Amino acid sequence: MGLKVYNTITQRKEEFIPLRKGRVGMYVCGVTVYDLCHIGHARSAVVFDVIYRYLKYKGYEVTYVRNFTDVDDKIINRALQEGTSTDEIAEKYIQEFYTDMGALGLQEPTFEPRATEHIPEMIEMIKRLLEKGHAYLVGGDVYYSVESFPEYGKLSKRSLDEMKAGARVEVDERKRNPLDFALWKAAKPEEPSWESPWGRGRPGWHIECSAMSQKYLGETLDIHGGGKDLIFPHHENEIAQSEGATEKPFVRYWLHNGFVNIDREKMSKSLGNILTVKEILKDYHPEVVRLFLISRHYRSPIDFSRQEMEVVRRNLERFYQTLAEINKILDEGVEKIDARGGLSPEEMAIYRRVEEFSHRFEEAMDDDFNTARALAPFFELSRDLNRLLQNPSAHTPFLLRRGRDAFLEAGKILGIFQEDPHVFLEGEKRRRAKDIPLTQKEIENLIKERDKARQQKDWARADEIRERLASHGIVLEDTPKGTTWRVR
RNA sequence: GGCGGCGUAGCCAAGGGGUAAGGCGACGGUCUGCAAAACCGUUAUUCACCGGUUCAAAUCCGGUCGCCGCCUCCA
Repeated sequence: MGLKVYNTITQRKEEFIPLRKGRVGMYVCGVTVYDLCHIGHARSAVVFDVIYRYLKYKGYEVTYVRNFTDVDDKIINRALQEGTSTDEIAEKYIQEFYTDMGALGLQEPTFEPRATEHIPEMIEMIKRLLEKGHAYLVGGDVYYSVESFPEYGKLSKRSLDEMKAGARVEVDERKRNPLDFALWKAAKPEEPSWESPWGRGRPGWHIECSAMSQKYLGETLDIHGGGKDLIFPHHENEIAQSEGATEKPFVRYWLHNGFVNIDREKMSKSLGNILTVKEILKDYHPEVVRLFLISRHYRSPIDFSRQEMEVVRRNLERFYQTLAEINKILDEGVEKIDARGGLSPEEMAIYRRVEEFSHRFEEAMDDDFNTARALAPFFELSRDLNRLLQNPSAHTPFLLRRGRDAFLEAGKILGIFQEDPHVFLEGEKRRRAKDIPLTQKEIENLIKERDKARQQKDWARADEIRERLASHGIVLEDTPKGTTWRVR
């Protein structure tokens, strides 16, 4: 099966063919470390984490690079506000990034370069751009001349004329074209700066990605990703810099993820509705967050709301419940039957669907990483497996094992079902029980009391206790093995 | 103004020339003392609207309406 990806620059889905057979070089714009990560950062990170995992699953040897922008106006401002150094601000938020993204279960990229550690590479590239006439010096600043690159605008589909016409850019008389952007900024007092052939200064924002991607992945990348908002100007400028310097194609496939809205509004500082990863993780298990983020196609906008998160949470718990039941059966050491013969028609149908599961999953993922579509087989398979659990036969363990393996293998690519089901369910129970004004002990005593009532067929008393617990959101489940409780 | 995208059941959401995945909810059923969970069944003759192309359109083309993003730092 062949992977197809939507390429922003051609605006269509294309067959994915890396430059070198069997190898993929992927660069994703990381974060500027001046504040905590929000759900939007999480989406980008999770989306490309899934893409990274899937490419490896497909057998590619993937070199994945995700950068940290650790020198920037925003960091400088933040440091000024807090009366500390830019290094401290950057270091602090890099650590926060690792804490948050680690919690979300992101796999580590191959390289995580920091801008400040690649100043010489950037200076080298700027030199080449000056030599080739793509850049010019004004005082201690170096600007990229967009007019020197005839293809400028090819990614974001705009022409220089159009942009000039609608320009809302501040006019800097020293620039040849208002859209020219800084490659190097002359040092100002109190700002971090480095020596360069043009005097002390610091790099512009866009040059770091061109320099670092080239260092770790070569002149042509297979995949370059980031949020949709980076298409212009950031990625457009990267193309101008990289192709201007190397005269080689910069990127084969441009991938851009959509935004996260909060209750149908754009997330923004002015609206004050920035939702940080930390805040979300207080209320939801990381896998709930992941499942939520992949429940829509990565290019579409996704709307965050508590209601939707609850739906996702219940879905995840349901899956884990099924897995827990399966483990219970298999751990009981039931006789292993691997023979296919003798399956009932019903079992045979389930067997076929288990076998088809991985194909359906892969087919969906091959279609531009369509995780939303790839989730459907999970729901269908879990229903099949639950049916097996209800009507066991000699073949059940064999089918359950096959089903669970398929489930977990695909889950691994999405980064879900990575916990022990029992541990997960107990953890969720505890998390949700925290807000209940009853102790575990009190709940269990009430259940014991209800059991006595039930034995005496005192249904009124039994139901009274159930009602009382229900008023706290506690749901009782009577099973042949006793009564269990969970939080709604 | 320019560029891009979206409008699919009560809600969320795939699909994007061959006759509507999946989830939530609702309703009916199995199970249960009653429930819950799980399972079974029902829930879009139709994909914003109007034209056109085609044997065939939710899917392609043109137009209309509505919503959103980017064009300035932004995932």
